[in-house]
Amino acid sequence: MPTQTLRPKAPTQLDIDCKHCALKKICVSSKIDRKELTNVSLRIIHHKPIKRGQYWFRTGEKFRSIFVVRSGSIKTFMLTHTGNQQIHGFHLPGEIFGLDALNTGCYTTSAQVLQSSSVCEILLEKLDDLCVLLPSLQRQLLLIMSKEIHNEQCLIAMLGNTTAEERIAAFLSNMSERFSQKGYSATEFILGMSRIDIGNHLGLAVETVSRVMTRFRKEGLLTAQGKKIKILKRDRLYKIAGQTVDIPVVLDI
Amino acid sequence: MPTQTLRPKAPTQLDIDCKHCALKKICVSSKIDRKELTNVSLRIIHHKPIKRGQYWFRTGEKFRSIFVVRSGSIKTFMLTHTGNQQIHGFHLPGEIFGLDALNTGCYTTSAQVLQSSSVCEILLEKLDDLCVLLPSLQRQLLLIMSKEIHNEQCLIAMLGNTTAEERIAAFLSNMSERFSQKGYSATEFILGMSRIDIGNHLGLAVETVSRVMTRFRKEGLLTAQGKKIKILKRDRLYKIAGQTVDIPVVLDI
DNA sequence: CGTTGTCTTGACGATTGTCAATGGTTGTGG
DNA sequence: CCACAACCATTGACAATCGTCAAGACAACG
Repeated sequence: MPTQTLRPKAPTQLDIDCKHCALKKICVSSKIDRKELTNVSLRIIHHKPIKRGQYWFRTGEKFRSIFVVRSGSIKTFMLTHTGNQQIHGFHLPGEIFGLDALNTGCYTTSAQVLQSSSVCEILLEKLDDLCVLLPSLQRQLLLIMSKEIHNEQCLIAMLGNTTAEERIAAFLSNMSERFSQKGYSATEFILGMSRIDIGNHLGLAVETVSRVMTRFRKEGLLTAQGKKIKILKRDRLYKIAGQTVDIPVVLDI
Repeated sequence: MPTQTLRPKAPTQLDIDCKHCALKKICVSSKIDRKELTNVSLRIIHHKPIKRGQYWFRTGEKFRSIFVVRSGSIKTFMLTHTGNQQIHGFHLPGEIFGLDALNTGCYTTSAQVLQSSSVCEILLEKLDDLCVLLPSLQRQLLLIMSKEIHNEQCLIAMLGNTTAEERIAAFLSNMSERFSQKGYSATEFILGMSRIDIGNHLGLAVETVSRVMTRFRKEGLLTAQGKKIKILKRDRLYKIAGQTVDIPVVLDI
């Protein structure tokens, strides 16, 4: 059901999958790539959907690929020394995950499915090949990672200096922006993650998330029935968020 | 005075500057590079020291270069919408800063000198040239940025889930590790930044930093006279930090 | 239709921030 | 070289946000 909400009306198969894909410029399944990459054999696996709770990779596994969400949503997290999750981000269709492993050779995070998701996998060996043949590809990856660094720096700024209200307002504003960028409604959407995950990601207790959401509801900023969110006063929400609106954006180019 | 503390005994000029440099593999002033890059004209400017408080770049300036600290220390920060600084990191000799601008074309942070510092500047145009001639260079940059992403993810994990004591213990343990990696004492060092900056970076009020430092002192974990730190019980400090010791490492390869 | 996990709400306590005051340190200019 | 100013560090008292504990309602899933 939630997955369906994320899916646009009924264009071609290509449009559905690659229109807002972060890798559309380098992906063999995208028009642009096909003409550029006619002589390159790039191994990209288009996986079938897997269900909620399953993993694409876990912390410590050997790095083999980077991934792009095709549908559904993914969360990436590390485990703290106490065994708890620390969620780094939520990944919507078209967004990349798995880049953190380029450095160590092992995934430093785990990637778990929130809503039944399908994913493109780009095998590392082939990525290396491609980078030799297409120098612009590495530059592309540099840009992506640079943006990721920037986003995370913004998130750090937020976690250090903001109240619970500001964080949640910023989070919702950000989700709104991202849905909007991908062609979905900016004011009505279904959050793929639980309140628990939201709290975890923002460094807040579940109860605090719940209370703030209730406050927002009572103030007429939004309606919220479980994961279904409808933003009524976008301006005021943005104002509460400060100028931190574009903060936890995960990835999209 | 503090700068002097960071400087090793008396090896060759080359050793002093490049031994622990993050870019030693690509830097023209390093042995490795010289043999690899004989045919490449790489424009690296070795700047003379500039004083505390001055800027290497400011938020919004057009991206022209990435930088490597040669001596002293640098802080990078963003300004919040309320006009306050949010410090992203402290950069010690051999560590890179300025990478955040690769994405937007403008620096998203400002870089300010903490202690009188000298810096290497690598001009972007030349970097592009070099990347074409040396594909391995871009891969190198990818690794550096991947590590930076990992470090920041760890910092995010820390900011969301830890007490003031844990943060400061993690911060001190981290500084200890980094000094150690660069060949300085792991137990005695001089912090280049003020308590205010530490608090800012860790999302704590100055007073909290001060109180925790006092508590650590009373418990015999360390001595601290202003910026001069002497760690007495490294194990207990690490234990308090949890396994978050390697967390806010900024950069070094 | 029961079991399990999630969401909400309340009461309470504690860590941490704010305000305020004092003493120390650094740096600059006479 | 000293004196002054500016900044920084420390400590205390107090308030407030937020986390913890607890309980109940709701929703999801087999």
